[in-house]
Amino acid sequence: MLQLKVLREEKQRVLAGLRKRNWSAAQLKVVDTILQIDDQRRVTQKELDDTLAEMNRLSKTIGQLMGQGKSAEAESAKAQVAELKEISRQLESRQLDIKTRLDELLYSVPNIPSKLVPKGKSADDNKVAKDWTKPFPEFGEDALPHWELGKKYNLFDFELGVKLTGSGFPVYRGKGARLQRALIQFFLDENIKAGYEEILPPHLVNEDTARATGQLPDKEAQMYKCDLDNLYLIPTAEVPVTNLVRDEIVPYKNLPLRFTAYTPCFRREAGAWGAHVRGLNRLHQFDKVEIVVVEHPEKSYETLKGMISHVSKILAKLEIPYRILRLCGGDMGFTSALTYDFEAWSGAQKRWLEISSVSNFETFQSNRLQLRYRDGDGKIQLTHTLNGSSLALPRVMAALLENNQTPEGIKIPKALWKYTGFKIIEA
RNA sequence: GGAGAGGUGGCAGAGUGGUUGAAUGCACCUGAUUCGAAAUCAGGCGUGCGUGCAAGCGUACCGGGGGUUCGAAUCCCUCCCUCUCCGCCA
Repeated sequence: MLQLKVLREEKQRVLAGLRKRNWSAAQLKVVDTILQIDDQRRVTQKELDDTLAEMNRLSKTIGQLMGQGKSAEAESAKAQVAELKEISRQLESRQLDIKTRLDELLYSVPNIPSKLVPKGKSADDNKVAKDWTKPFPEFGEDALPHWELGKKYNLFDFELGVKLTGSGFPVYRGKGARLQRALIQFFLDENIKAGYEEILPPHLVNEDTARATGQLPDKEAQMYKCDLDNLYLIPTAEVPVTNLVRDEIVPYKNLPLRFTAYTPCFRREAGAWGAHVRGLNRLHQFDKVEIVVVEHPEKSYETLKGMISHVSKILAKLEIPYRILRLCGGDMGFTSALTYDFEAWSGAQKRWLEISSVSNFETFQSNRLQLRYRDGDGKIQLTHTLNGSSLALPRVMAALLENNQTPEGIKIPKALWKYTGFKIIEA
């Protein structure tokens, strides 16, 4: 959620940012509407505060008058308070109305893209920030996509998943399960080495938590819900982990806060099925290791770079060909100010698969979270937040299997040996 | 799940209808003292919103929501949570 202060004081920058997100002139009018409603809000707030102040003053007087036995005067003051109370009730309900409308509109405004975000309408306009310059793995005609490899080597089973749950819930087994666990362990260890604190959060969250990171109200349809208990299955570790610091005021010297967490992620993906979602490419439940950073505003872009090079190093160790995209205004997520996507080369599908998305949210998340820091001279300011996947498992698995297939079996990259306990997956 | 107790500022802990945004202690910050430190003394020390150049002022907040009252941390209702005992259980 953008700060009202920013809309008020930097309206031109906000408008320019929304244009970069391809907002039409008609859509841009919402900014003026918000500012108008905010004016109303402030006027009403003043009236309400003044009314309450008068009531408080009179109430104190009544106490004194009663003490002095001046009951007639006390009674007349009571009558006055009763009138004021009626007025204050009206003002309160008007104010509630105004705030509700204001929040609704404010929630509909996405983050302002940073200067580095390229213009563009769709994924085709993303800029390649770092391309893969080395050769790609080459295969003959008989190269198998990962879903075939999964069957051939008995690594995961979609039919069994359907039997137990439904489509999009694969069962990993044997070396497939072991490889999955190895990857999780490897990613976590790399992150811990890089200074991230490991978190193992709950996989279900309450409404407040889902609201604070923006899953509610906008993305309710994306989450699985346990109606009986009013809890949501997390769509990403970002939700519980970022909420660790909800309503916190962090001392300046404690920044940055760096967390990493492995969790399964649950996504309904309603209406998202279509082409290109075979096998592990898109699932309702998948594993992901996430990194989350809370940072000083002046350092957040430097930190973003650090996160990108960190993820790059992990991919290099896995020996997976990858490229990095800087997302354009049309393709970037609602809450992000700048996003880099990592894509892994999938040798048999012969396409790039998104395996990580690393973003700086600036104050967009911390505003709703009320996540602040106290700087050197005691002033309280919103922090910047950043997060990224390091990494999303299924597509990494897909790329690994496809790229490393040989007539002898699937070769496991060296970095994983100590986690898998095997170097090759054979028939 | 049942019975009981309880949720107050960073922590501990007073406060059962008015002058309490909240005693006191600890922690923390500033100053005095000191060669420096400890100890001691003096002062300061919550957050949101509104207003103001600012100092400040107004307002709201004592687990969440609602109610009674001229007035609520204090009384009532409801929900949530914690602790103790019992039951169940990985």
